[in-house]
Amino acid sequence: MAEFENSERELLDALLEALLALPQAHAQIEQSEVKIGPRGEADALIGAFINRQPLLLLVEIKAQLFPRDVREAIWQLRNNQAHLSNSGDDREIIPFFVARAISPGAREIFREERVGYFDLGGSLYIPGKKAFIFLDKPAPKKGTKKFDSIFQGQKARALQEIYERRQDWLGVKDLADASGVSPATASETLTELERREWVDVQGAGPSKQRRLRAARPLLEAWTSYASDQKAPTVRRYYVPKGSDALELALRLDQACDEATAAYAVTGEVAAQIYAPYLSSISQLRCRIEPGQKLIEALLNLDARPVAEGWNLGIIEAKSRRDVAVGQRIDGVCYAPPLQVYLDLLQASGRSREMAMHLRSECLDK
DNA sequence: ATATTCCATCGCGCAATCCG
DNA sequence: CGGATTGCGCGATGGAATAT
Repeated sequence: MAEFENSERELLDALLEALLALPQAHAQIEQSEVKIGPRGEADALIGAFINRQPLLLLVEIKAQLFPRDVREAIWQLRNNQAHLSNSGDDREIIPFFVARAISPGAREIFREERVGYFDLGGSLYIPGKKAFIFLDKPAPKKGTKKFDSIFQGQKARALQEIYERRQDWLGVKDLADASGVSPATASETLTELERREWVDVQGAGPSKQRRLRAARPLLEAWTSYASDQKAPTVRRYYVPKGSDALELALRLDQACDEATAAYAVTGEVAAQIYAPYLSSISQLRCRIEPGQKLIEALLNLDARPVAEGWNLGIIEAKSRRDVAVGQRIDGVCYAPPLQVYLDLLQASGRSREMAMHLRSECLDK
């Protein structure tokens, strides 16, 4: 608890500092831990002058804010606002949220609702009638890291499964079993989606189920995340007599089969299978489960590492779990469409076009 | 029973440091 | 002075406890 008090102080101090940094502005904390009306309370009241306009900020402090939290908290704060405006103070009262980090979706809601906000990244929004302030700073590093974490590691795996089965209602256990992540991780992934209001919820307790509602926003967010990430390491090889990528894929299948190595073809070749676009492709991209099996498979193919003129690219996989197989078509294992899409985004050149094509054919519905 | 939260452990990314 | 290397701290992870 003491720790929470500390961070509350820290956030308030940061807010005051930001307010005072505005030209012609003044601000001070008038009260903290305020009781308002029958059962309302606010974390602080801040009196401020901005553009010579007297304002009263009704402040609520949170650690982080997602759309879900925002909707829950706004009506409460509105209530308090109503009580305060009956108290004879003629300053304009602005409901206001302060948090360590505020998700992009939450910011949007604040602006729609004309509720003020401030986060540690320095973003400041004060929707006063005569004193309007809007400073949009990129979210702080720690913050973005937190919001992006759903696209990383095991959660990304779970998320892929959720996307694949976006028509279905999923329980935590279903998801855990189907995607190979622990129930804890499955639960947290779904909870995070809930906070972003990207899933519908049905039932509660052990019979709780969720279904992806906002497939498109999810895809948007994932796209911009993937575009910002640096591409994973790709090892390039030349396989003799492998000029045709499809034919090479068949030999890859055989080589991996002999080495009992899991693999999944991705990139242009996979995109071509899901949503035909280009006619000739000469480079095959895939993931192969790492370790001895990978070495064996490469040996079976007689693949040689090269810098130029490669026809086989192996995307670095940290474990067997990174090698997600979507389906097997004509004797070749392909990564699921979403994975292919993400891989295309990370690659360069023409592949971005293919990514967009694949998305419109397979993913946007 | 399953879902959620908590906590100890693990792994990764970052930064200060050392070496060429 | 630039680049690799090791040490450190934070966050992800999944098992265990707890809630529903």
